[in-house]
Amino acid sequence: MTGNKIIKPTESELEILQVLWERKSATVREVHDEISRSKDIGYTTALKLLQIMFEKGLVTRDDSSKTHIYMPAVSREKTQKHLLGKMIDNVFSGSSTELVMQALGNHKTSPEELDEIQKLLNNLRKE
Amino acid sequence: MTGNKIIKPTESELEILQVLWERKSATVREVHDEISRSKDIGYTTALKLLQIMFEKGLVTRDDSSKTHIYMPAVSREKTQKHLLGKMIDNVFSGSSTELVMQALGNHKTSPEELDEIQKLLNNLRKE
DNA sequence: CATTGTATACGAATTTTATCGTAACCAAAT
DNA sequence: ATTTGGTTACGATAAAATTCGTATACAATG
Repeated sequence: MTGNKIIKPTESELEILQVLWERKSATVREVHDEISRSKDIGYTTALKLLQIMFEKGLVTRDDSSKTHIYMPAVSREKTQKHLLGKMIDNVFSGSSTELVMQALGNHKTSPEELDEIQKLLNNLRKE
Repeated sequence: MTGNKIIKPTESELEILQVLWERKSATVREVHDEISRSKDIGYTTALKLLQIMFEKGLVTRDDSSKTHIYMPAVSREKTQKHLLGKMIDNVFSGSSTELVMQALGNHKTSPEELDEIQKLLNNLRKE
């Protein structure tokens, strides 16, 4: 295990990670532009967040040229898994099924998606 | 709509809400005892949290006798729904299906639970 | 070479969470 | 009546998260 402590990103950090996961890598400006579309935020705020995330080990960066390029240091799946686990504990008293039921019950899910879930369900049954 | 703004409880507040949802109502001492079983926390900390939650409107209380009795002011389901929605947005880029797949994929789910989900799935299909 | 535009670094202020100590209160037991 | 135990109120502190202003560096343009 090499420095494998799991860090829980804050909400702002997640916004940024979303952008980085999507684009694989991005400059501060790109991150800022993207986030600005849905939220009022200063450029230096985005910069500072990225810097803090770098210190925390949430992102890496290539600073060989003047304009730094940031990349996610944590995988989307691992992070999702981790946060999901926390939510199941905190909000669904440990029952992942309850969470699934809620998620399926609320949102309208397309037939295609239902099929996909069905397929997964079938696979799980085979064990 | 009468003061219907939705508040996002913090993690500590959720711990407390879990207790209140479970017991319907509880004193500070009861909440504290319950939470103490899994976490080191001072009595006045629990008290203060409950007081803040009261100000925020997350709980109500009966203070007619010396020992106050606290009750949840937000429903478990509404809160779950709300937090789930936020997580889907923040972490699963809006795809509830992705969340469901992750949740099912990770944890081992018992055959009974799978059946339950299957039933729900069938119902959703009928629409 | 001076100006302008875009970068990063860094410090500071603010807000939110979390935690606890101390005071004050009151009822019950000594 | 005094002590003891359990209670709320309240203020203070600390840590984390968020935000931004200002300084500084540097490259490209004029």
